[in-house]
Amino acid sequence: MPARPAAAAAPYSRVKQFLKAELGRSRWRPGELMPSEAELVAQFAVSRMTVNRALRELQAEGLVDRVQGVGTFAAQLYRVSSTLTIRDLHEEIEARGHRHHAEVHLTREEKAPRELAQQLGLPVGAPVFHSLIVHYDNGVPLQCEDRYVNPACAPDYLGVDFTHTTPTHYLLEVAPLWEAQYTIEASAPTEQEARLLGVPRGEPCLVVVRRTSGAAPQPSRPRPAERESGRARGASLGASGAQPGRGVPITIARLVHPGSRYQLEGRFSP
Amino acid sequence: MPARPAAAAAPYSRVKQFLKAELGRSRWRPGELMPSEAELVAQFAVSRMTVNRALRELQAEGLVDRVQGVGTFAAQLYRVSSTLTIRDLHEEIEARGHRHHAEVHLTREEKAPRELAQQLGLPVGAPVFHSLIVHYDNGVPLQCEDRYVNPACAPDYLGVDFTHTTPTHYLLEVAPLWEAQYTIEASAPTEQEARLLGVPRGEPCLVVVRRTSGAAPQPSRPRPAERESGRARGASLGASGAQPGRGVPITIARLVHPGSRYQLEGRFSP
DNA sequence: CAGTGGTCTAGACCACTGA
DNA sequence: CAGTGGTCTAGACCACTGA
Repeated sequence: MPARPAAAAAPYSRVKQFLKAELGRSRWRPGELMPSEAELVAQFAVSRMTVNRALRELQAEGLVDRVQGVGTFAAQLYRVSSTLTIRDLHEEIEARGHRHHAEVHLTREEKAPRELAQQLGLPVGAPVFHSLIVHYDNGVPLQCEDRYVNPACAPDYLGVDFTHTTPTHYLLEVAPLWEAQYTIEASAPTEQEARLLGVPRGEPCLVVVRRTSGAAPQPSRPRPAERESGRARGASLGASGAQPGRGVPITIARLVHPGSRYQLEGRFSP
Repeated sequence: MPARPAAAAAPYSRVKQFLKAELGRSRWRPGELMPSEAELVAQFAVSRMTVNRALRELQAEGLVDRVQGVGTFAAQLYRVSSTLTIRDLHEEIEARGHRHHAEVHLTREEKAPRELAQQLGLPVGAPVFHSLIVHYDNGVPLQCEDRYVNPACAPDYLGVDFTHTTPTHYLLEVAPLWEAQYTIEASAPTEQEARLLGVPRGEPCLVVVRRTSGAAPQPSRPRPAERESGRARGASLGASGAQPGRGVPITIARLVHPGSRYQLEGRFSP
């Protein structure tokens, strides 16, 4: 095979970009049959695995629908799902070139009332960690973070200095995240939240409630070295009985933002 | 090769699920080196392309980081990006088993003021279509939809009966979507919105502003038949001069929801 | 230099669809 | 039955990394 010029795109990528561009130009209307793998093989003079990869990736991106025995169709895109990135607030503020600081109003152990215990998968009355922190952007209150933490996942949580590390950052470090759910709604702040954020009681706020769960608390393991030699072979295969996606609840956070100061942004583009 | 039993998972899928399960059990901490392709080839007795596919897909899902010449690492997951699905409101309400209806308060042509013209990529004063519709869930006002449409993308927009079709649905049909951007914020409704939604002026509302753009208006083309024979070959290859992602603005919508009645949900799980 | 991932090929067998 | 996509293989060449 002739080696391709240094910076040239890989063949699978050329096929993919070509189809993407043609889809963008509406060469095929939604639902319309697109060229088969065999046709693309002929057109681009590449192997079938190569066009297959291009088409498979377009399918993963939701741009085409493929049906075995039938063909490849331009996707309908009736359901637009877009990506909403949830970043650590500290990073987000610094990325904007602003200054971030936090005031810690409370960190303590409490006994979990019924609903909270259920959500964290703990017995009623079990100890939970509770923190209440206000985050500032250039000195202006931007977020009131009211958080409960499963002590099993982060036993040292109460000892952390949250004026230097955000709970989000700390928890991602000690308790690798596996699943997150959130709801976003508009509502009025509680009296306490209004006071902490310095806004009137009636100020509409954007409230994000986020629950995360993850792997079981880390057992005592050799060393979390950053790139240790991968001596991980010989594992018994199908041994994992863990249902994928069902992790241990780590934390529940209620994040309240003054509507006039905070906005979520997202985009969708294939 | 021995054929695999009927319903057995494909080998690449077995490798992938195995690694996913082990990652879920924190077998490798974030940043830690995982087995190489060669090791997995030996462990699973499959070809390298097969484990390569498994690893490539895990990388696409953000579960591992791969570095050429170095290895594969468990991902940090510091940035959690989750999927927020934007559905047609009609579908969404029906999916909940509720009844949807819409009241059309306005559909007309207007001259675009400066800011709107810019956003739709039109000259100032150019005609635009404007609709104002309230959507009800079981008879309760759920969304006030204030929308401007680029006439070039949907010339028949004003003739559509929006008590039977939602603008979202109609537009997705006539103007295939290519890109969408949105912002989500909490704010108070305007006086008109409060009246239409039947809520007090001070009610916090969830406001989604969505801009979509897409392919150029469809030229006169044969027939949009649902699965026409794909006689689409012989296209001049790299001919597409269109910058991918930059489409023609189709529509801008301001969607206002009473905070007490509407909530966005999302989840992230690898 | 050995080890890693990035990618491609030419062929194969299969399940599925629709005529 | 021909055509389609789903998947696998055994080998290959390459660029890159770090010792």
